[in-house]
Amino acid sequence: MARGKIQIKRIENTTNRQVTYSKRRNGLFKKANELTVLCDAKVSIIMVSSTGKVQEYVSPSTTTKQLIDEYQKAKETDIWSSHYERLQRELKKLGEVNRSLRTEIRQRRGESANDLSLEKMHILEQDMENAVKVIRDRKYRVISNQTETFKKKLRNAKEIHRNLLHEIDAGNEDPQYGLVDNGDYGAVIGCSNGDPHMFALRLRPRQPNFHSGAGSDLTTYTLLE
Amino acid sequence: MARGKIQIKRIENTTNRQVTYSKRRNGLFKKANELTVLCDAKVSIIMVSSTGKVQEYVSPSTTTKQLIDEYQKAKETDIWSSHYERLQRELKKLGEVNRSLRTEIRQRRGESANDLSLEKMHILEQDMENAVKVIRDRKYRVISNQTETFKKKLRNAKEIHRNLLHEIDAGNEDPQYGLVDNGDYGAVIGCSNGDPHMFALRLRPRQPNFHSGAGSDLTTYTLLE
DNA sequence: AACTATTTATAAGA
DNA sequence: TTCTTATAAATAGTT
Repeated sequence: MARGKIQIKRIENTTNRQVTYSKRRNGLFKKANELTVLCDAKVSIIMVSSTGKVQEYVSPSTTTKQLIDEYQKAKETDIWSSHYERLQRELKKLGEVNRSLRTEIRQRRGESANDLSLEKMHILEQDMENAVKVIRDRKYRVISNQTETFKKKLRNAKEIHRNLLHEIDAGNEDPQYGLVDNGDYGAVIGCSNGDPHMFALRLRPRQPNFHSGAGSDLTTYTLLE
Repeated sequence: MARGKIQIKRIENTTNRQVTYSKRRNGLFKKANELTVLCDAKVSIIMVSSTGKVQEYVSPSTTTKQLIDEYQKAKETDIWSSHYERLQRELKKLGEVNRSLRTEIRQRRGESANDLSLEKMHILEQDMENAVKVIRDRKYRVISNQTETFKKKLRNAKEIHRNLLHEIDAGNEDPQYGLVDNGDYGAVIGCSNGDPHMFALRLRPRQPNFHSGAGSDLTTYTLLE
């Protein structure tokens, strides 16, 4: 634009082209900034030179990302979508699976409206009756297992109790050595709160011990779990 | 820049501001295009006017999206990450919901291992028994409704049959006018495939017609749906 | 939208 | 890169 008119076509001289690029880039950014101020507008410029260098201008009042967001909103074209197509597909698929799972649960709860054919209703009914039976069986099995366990515990506790009475009878001449733990058996039998129940009994050293063969003066009875 | 210098500050007069915006926007885009051609560069400009209008320039050789990609790559700042993270959070949440739905279905199918407490098993059993009852009730209601409908159709068909016999008796002197549709009543009664069942009977013009009062010589009987 | 006086941008050279 | 400067281009104010 000065010292001679130029044609608007690619500058073949590399140096010249780079110089012109630099000058005109500054000019463009300056104009963009003037526009921003004069007209209360927001401008974002992204430039990539022929050498691959990336430079940007953005109005002081905003950010490049904000302007890109506004741009895509205005264009109603989701620029992000290509980046996230896979994620979005997964999301959609999961959503669909989710919906069908919910439908099945609703049907199994008897909450769904009359959206089932007679045949399907019939199949569902049978299926659910079988399932109820399975659950009931399992419940009874659990109950009977627990009952069995409690019985064993009770037997065990009774045995311990008998032994205790025995040992107390034998050693009651020295009351300072007594039960370390004179726990409430009833409670122990009634509640199985998961702890290993141990009964420790401190005996007089010379006392014969019919559970542990020899050596220790600490006799331990373990409740069956 | 002409007819007087201006200060680079917001133009208060709205019209003036908009005119200037338009002129300078064109100027900016023109410069951007010249830069593109002269220097073999790529330029993307996104502008938002004070009225919220979004406009863009992009070098012919490329797209806005491509330039944004190059920009973020150069800046090593992932503009998309916030979008990406949001999607991932949604995905994770949906996945969790999905898993719990599947668990519930497995439990309701009686397929789950012994991962339910006795109490929960009991509640589930009761819930399912109620649901089965609801489904069974609904099934029976549907069946009885259908039965009722079939009965009505049967009555209706019998009535039509009676009428047909009647009319044939009265008009059998001219056999060329007979039943247009001598359909299989049994099939009609047995299957309700959704079509409106019509029986058309062409009568001789002077034949008295006890369904449609007068005029038409086409008597139509509609099956109840 | 067109005009035009004037300012601004910038091509070429240093 | 930056400065200079002659000249092209842009544009503010007007019509």
